[in-house]
Amino acid sequence: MGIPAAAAGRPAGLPRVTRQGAAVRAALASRTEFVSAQELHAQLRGKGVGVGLTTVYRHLQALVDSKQVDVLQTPDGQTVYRLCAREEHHHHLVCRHCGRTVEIEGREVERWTYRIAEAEGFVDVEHTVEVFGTCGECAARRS
Amino acid sequence: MGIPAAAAGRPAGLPRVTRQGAAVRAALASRTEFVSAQELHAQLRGKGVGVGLTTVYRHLQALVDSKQVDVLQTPDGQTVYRLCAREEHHHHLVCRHCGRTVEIEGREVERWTYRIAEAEGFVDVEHTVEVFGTCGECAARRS
DNA sequence: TCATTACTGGTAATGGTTTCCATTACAGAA
DNA sequence: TTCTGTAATGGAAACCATTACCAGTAATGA
Repeated sequence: MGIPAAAAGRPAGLPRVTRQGAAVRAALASRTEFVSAQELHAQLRGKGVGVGLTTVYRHLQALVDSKQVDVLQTPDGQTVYRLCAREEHHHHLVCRHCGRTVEIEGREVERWTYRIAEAEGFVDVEHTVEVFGTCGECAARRS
Repeated sequence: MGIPAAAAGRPAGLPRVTRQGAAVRAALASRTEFVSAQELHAQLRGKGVGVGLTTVYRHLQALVDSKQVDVLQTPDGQTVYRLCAREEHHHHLVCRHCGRTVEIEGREVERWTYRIAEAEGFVDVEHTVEVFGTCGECAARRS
């Protein structure tokens, strides 16, 4: 073996498989809405799964870094996470009451962003596009 | 006098004019980029204007509530404020390095948002659309 | 099994924002 | 102008989500 595994460490990039990591991922998979790290932690604790809050944050961050999870900030400034179905770039339509989330795509928005940015001489552009509203069910319930 | 002014208080809605309020507004007017409450506070203190941080937050919030100031969260979660030129609904193209800000309007985005939301049965919709990038000057400087 | 070292998680520290509350000072009334 | 009620102020303390520390634990390759 040319490379001393011990010295080189893990094949660089592949994290170890741990009970906690799986738990966090599973908890996230069980929810279709965006949830905060704290909520997820509480959910796990509630089910008797011992996981530290620090660890929950770490795994969520790792999932975000590896593009497996989407993050966004709610209007009130909370950071929430979600395991999205589609891989490609997309946005979200989120119910501000029940958190129900619909993944949406917006070719037009992408084009618009690109065009505007170019016109103003901006490069390396990224955009934040999130839509919040009240879903039909919640609207009916609160009518 | 039918209504006892003392009991009724100010004509309801009109805030008192104070040195601090004017200072915060002036400080904000002196900047064309989005700035945080802390930055504004430091700027005022630096110029020898005695204003408490609490007061800065209060005035900024009041200005936001009265739609005179725009707020947004930077990608790293900081809340920043800006006194915008146009009254109407608009968005921003912000340089992530120097903070230079361009007000942009997006009829297409508005339409898109509305259409999508309606199709999914969402009502009372609001959207967050902010574009971050590197402006031409900063791009040149860092090339 | 063993050694290596990444992972874990309780606690403490951060840092931006808000709350408290005693003090100050606008602004209408007299 | 002076008086008064009360909104505005601001330092300190409280909040709270997130991060840093670091000693103990456990996953993995040999």
